Amino acid sequence: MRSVENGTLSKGDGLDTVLAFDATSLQDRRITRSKRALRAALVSLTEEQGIDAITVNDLCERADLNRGTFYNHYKDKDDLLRALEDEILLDLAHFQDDLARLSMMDLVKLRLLKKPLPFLVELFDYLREQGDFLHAMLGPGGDPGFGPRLKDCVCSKLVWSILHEHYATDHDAFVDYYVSFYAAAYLGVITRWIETGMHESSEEMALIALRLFFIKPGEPIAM
Amino acid sequence: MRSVENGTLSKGDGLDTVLAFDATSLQDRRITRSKRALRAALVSLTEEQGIDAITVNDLCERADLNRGTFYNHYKDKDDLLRALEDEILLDLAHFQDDLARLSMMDLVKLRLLKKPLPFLVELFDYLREQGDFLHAMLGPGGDPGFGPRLKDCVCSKLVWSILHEHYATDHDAFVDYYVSFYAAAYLGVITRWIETGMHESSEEMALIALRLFFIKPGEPIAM
DNA sequence: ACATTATTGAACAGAGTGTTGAATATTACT
DNA sequence: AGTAATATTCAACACTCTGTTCAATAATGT
Repeated sequence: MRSVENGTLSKGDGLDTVLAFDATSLQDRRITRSKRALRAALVSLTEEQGIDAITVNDLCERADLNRGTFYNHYKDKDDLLRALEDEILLDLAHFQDDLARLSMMDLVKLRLLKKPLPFLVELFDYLREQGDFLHAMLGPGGDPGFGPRLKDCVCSKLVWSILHEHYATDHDAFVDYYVSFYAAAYLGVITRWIETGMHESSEEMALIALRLFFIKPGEPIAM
Repeated sequence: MRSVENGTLSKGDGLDTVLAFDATSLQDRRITRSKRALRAALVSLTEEQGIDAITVNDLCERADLNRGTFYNHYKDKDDLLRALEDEILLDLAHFQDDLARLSMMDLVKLRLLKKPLPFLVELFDYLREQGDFLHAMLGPGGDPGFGPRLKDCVCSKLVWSILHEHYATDHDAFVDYYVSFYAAAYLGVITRWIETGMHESSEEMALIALRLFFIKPGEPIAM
């Protein structure tokens, strides 16, 4: 019985992510269906009434599940939330390999060619795939704790990997503020993109991200 | 009886802010004492166990108040939270007058003289005064919704007022991302300062903020 | 077809909520 | 000081949601 300890699962979870290949063979179909229904219920209810107002009762009613089923998989509402968030953050962690290979030279080159970073395009593609969940969680009424987690897992590492070759030596307090500054800045861009409906294509966004990196206040905005 | 509608009060609230001059004559001492105790209880309990785990019972026990007293002033836990946050955001709104008078020229001049913006120093001073509350709310376990509110009320307006003279004309989508970028960036700096214990003086922070504004990635960090 | 196991439905105690009423204690004001 | 106003206390209340258990049922994987 009781398989709560499986709440944070290895990966994939059958939620039809890009990376979830043939997840059906790993888990009982019923579990997959229940979890998917709960995810959808959480997203829609969050958009409608805000995540704080949601009770386990609401989730089960919307998901058309018995309350006992919920507790078979998750400890409570926050456990469900964290499991879904963790899945996305884990998927995003896979971009870190490309991220580590980043150098300032590449950025400058691509900037001149006006071409986007290929892995950044992939990243925005992935964010779009998870758009429904991200829109709910990053919007008002969503989980305000998710933004900072996203920032720490993605933006901070991105900025560090770009800056470390330059400022690894003179590591004073200001460099930390430098990183916080740009990490928060890129989270702001991502959040705005998702909140406003992800109208720009992934390629456009990757270009905007590059443009913003090379901008300097007070100078005219270069195309 | 029952004076809940007074939950979000005109200002000051007797919480010994800089701006609360002689607030004692405006409200019954008992109310002031109760609200102050609840504020302190919320801050300490948030630091200890995280704001989500706090119940109205906990607050009243810590504040040494009857539960009925709580409900005399606030609708629920979130109402208390919002009242305290609103008070700070309202105080911060008073800086907007100085903010509107900002021009790029002033910034460039002060940058060369390595002198901080006077009203930015005042702003960091105020943030330090509210340090206990801000540290609790901006930290892990705090209210993750407060950061974005702070960003919208302060950082976004700050960035807009600086940029509008330059980019008011060519107002394409990119400018919005530009603002989101810098607004989030400055919230990141403020948050980091408060989280790490506000070691830098207000003058130092105002200088760091100025430095960050004129920085350009890829170039060596100018002092 | 069979063994496994996820789901259902009902029931339960427990905790926290939001409200009420009368009694008590503080307060502001003259 | 005395008094009217009112904030606080204390006990009690119905209510919602929680988290758990159990036996019965249904769906699934092999």
